[in-house]
Amino acid sequence: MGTVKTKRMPRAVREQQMLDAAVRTFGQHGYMAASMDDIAELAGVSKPLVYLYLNSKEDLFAACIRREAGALTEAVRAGVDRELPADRQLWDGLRAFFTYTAEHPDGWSVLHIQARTHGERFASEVAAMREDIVAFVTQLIVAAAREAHRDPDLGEGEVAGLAEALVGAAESLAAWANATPGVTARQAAATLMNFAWAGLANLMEGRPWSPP
Amino acid sequence: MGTVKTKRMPRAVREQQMLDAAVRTFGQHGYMAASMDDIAELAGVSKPLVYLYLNSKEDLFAACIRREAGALTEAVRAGVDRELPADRQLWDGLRAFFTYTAEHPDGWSVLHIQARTHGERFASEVAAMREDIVAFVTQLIVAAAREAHRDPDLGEGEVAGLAEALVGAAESLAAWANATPGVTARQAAATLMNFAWAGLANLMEGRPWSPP
Amino acid sequence: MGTVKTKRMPRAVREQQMLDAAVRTFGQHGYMAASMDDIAELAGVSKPLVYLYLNSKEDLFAACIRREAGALTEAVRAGVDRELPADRQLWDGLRAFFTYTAEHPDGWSVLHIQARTHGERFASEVAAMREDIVAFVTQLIVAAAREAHRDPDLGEGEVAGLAEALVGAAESLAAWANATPGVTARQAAATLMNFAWAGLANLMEGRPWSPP
Amino acid sequence: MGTVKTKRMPRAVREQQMLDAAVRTFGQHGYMAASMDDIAELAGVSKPLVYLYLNSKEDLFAACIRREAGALTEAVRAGVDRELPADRQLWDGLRAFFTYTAEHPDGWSVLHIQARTHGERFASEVAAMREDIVAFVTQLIVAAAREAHRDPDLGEGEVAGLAEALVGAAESLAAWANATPGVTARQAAATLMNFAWAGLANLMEGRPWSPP
DNA sequence: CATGAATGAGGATTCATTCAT
DNA sequence: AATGAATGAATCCTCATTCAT
Repeated sequence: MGTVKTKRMPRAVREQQMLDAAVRTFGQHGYMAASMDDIAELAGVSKPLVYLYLNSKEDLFAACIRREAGALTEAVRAGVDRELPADRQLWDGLRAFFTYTAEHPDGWSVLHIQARTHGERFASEVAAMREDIVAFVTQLIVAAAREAHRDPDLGEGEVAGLAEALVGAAESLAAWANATPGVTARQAAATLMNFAWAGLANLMEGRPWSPP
Repeated sequence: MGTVKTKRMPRAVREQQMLDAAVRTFGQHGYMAASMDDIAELAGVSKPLVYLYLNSKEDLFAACIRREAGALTEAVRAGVDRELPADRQLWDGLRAFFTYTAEHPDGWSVLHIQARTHGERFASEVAAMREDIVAFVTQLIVAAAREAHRDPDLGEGEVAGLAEALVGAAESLAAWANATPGVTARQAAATLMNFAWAGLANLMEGRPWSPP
Repeated sequence: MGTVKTKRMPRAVREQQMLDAAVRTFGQHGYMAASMDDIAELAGVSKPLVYLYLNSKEDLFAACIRREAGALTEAVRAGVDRELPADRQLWDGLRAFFTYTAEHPDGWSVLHIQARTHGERFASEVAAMREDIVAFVTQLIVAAAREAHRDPDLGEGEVAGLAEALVGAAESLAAWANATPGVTARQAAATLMNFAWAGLANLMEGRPWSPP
Repeated sequence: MGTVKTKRMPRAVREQQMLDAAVRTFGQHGYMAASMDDIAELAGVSKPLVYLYLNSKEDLFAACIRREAGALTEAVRAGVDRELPADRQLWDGLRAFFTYTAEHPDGWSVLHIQARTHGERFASEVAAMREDIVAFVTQLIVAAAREAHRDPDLGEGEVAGLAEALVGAAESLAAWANATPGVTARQAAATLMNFAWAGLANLMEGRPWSPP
């Protein structure tokens, strides 16, 4: 069952309990199917209190997204040492990412699925986070080129597409790893590095695949 | 709005109109937020007729999924010539895929997002289609290795992970291409081929990226 | 399944098929829960035909009541020889009644339960039949008194009450006999004769039970 | 109309108001024809409150049955002194029964007609009550035989049939008394005692009516 | 004689949200 | 700081009934 029902907690604590309950409910049942009743009950408070603190279902959902996006970003940031070489940074970041999504499937579902399918307001909040990550990956690609003393001769759009593909592949692998028993975060990260980094290396060495 | 209201059509025609309206509504608002009223109105018929022909919201949604999955599969199949070399097949398949998803964004949303988030019944129907595609890509990877007279020395699980990553990257790129003005299906396909095929080539030549 | 679907029947036959289906459906599901769809399907015809012949659900129900009331009345009448002594007439009538209700449970349900609970129009149609029967029983009670050369010294109201009680007991026993395996029409009739006729005899012999 | 609309009542009170309204509506229009809208309006509350407290139409109906069955049973029990002779007990019980059914026609309709025609769940709940009553009457018949120092020489099945007939007659008379102006509970009880008890006496004295 | 196509009206149920305490 | 009591507005779904052929 949900949080133990304790009376008279400070507002900040109660709010976190509510967000916990909301993330879990939104993640498991989806935004529309999640009812404020369910969330209040799981949080161990009455519905009016939820409204008093979080205002509305929309605001509550937005607060969930903000909290979860922050936590995921922070987890990845904490896993990466910006002094190390680019490939090491990517490897560390991916492991942190897969570890976090495996440990917080509801939060990940809220960010990856729910937030993107219920209106611009939410989608754009996640898009901002995603753009941060894509920008980080883009930096890494450029840095890798520099480290290799190569001019990748890639346009901005092309690099953006590659970063996008890499991030998209990571997101898909996260769902796959969560759904496939026995696949660890480390294995998912290794698969993606093999798939992606080697391909990038080829590109930078001037051996792109060219359409027929 | 929607289909022009014409009276007394044969059942088969009306059913297609209803599915058109349903795919559009489900794709744009999501399964839960789509109301049968909206769908009936968009189809230009009364609600009872929708129920008479399609039984229930669930059945209607399932019918949408089946129709869209069939159409997407067929589009990809029609774009590929199984006699050509593996890389050419992948290239053609990807172009067909990106073209189709660009032209049918609502259908793609139904398959990619909605169907996966509203119950096993729907998820499994899409999963079957996806497995077909992953299997096709897996074949191509193996075929590519054979064509290159290389033993890629990859376990089954590794190939599956790679195929999964490739398909996942394609799915993400489809969303990105749809959302980014000026990105064509051809460009999306080229980006992914560059990203993926070159990486696969490295792998087959025994130069995998290895974790530190 | 319902009546075998044969095309192009004369109107009278089709009407009987519809009434058969309607009695069965009304008897088993009740007036409100029975749908015109069900009835039409069971009758093997299209709904518009039902409306063409029987006009409306109300009219159809009324037609059922009329037919079933006539059949029940006729069955009882055919079982009784008005020349015989009163107790013999009652005995024969009861056997005919219990036999008929056992063989036509749906028709009996329509008359006994459905007709009485869905508006004056139907209730009064059954009430007329019932009054016929109560009048018949009243006659028998009076005749029995005359046969016994007794003046029962019973007011009209009292005789009416007794007849009502007898008919009511018969109706209840019909339901009980239908629901209790192993109870035949003959046994039900015997139980009621024992219960009722002997009591009536006492009354006529001037030995009523008197309240304390 | 209905209960006076007063705001903010404790739950227990509101529930009783809802049950009052529901019994009246179910009794007068039948289970199927009664709409939750009607009931809520008659109770002076909004529909969601009815659902909040009573869950569903089925549960509401079941709650009505339970309440009414309990009240009727209690009324009869309170009217009977188990220390008195059997005939006196039956007389008192019948008067209590006819009085109660006359004063609560809707409740009686719910128990006698509605509950028996809308599914096992409800039927069995009334059947239990009825079996209690039939058992009580059966006891009285046996006790009467013992008081008369007679061996009625009746099998179990025959006694059961007699009790059933008596209870059935009482049920029918209740409907008749309610529908016939000027018939009091006392008169209905007297009619039935005359009809039934004298007949039972004959049986016990070894003078049954025998089929020809 | 017979039906495929179609709908207006309503019924059960749920939900986000507020008020009075 | 917290809640029991209450509702307006949808939503899914069904049904009796009709029209055009």
